[in-house]
Amino acid sequence: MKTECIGDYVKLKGKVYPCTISLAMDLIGGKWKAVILYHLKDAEKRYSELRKEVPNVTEMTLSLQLKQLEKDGLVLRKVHGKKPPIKVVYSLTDFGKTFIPVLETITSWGNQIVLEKGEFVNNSTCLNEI
Amino acid sequence: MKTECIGDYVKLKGKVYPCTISLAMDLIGGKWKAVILYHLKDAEKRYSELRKEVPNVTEMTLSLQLKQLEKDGLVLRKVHGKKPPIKVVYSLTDFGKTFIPVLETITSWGNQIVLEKGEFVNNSTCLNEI
DNA sequence: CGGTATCCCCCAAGATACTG
DNA sequence: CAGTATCTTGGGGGATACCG
Repeated sequence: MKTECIGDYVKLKGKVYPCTISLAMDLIGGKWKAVILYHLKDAEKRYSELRKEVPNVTEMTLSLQLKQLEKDGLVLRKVHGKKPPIKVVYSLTDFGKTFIPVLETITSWGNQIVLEKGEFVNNSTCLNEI
Repeated sequence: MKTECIGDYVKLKGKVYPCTISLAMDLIGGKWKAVILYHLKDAEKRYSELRKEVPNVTEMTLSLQLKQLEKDGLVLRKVHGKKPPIKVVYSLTDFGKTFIPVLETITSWGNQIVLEKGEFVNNSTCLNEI
């Protein structure tokens, strides 16, 4: 598995990036995208479920980020029903699923940081095992 | 290693995050941080080297991002000499080095994307394609 | 239920010029 | 050499209200 950036620059869907790291950060960077993908990694979710699970995100921002993820081919949007109440389900595309290893690496790194230098907080039950 | 976000929220250096993914994205998100870390992963670099290697970054932005990375404990700044010309060398801290696996996962993912859907460009060999 | 429509603010990031 | 000092701008993200 190559872990060096290839080429002098790269192109994807008309956009130009100086290296593959830039490209990746453009696709999944920002405050919410990685978090949203994280919540979709094991199961598809309805819009309202995401709104509850993704902490503190506003409806508008969630909607906007989902649209960008859909446009970039990471997330699939499926509509069930025609008249309200409609049901909209989001899931990872095959392409989106290729991102899961990255997500898991980031998660375990983040966990490690907090274990060593930070603090976990649990509102409901205590956490004995990590 | 655990690849699920732990706890209801986490704290690090006084900041509060809803999950470890958010924390990680705050530390290494943005347009330049991951790219800078990438260029430091194998060797320490002088400021001027980074400016040349990190594509299209302005002096000011590079300086700012390095300061933030230093403040977050990912990067070490070492000054050699007192009067101009000074020599300033940046390197990864031990903490910064723990991020290398993430960086490599992101890189190989980015490479994979471009291999499948995008386009690598090499100035030396493909100058006429630009 | 699953979003839009507005309005607004902040700050990341760029451009340009200058300095210890 | 390795940065600051200003000024400017774009857009990410938030608050609130409304809609098919």
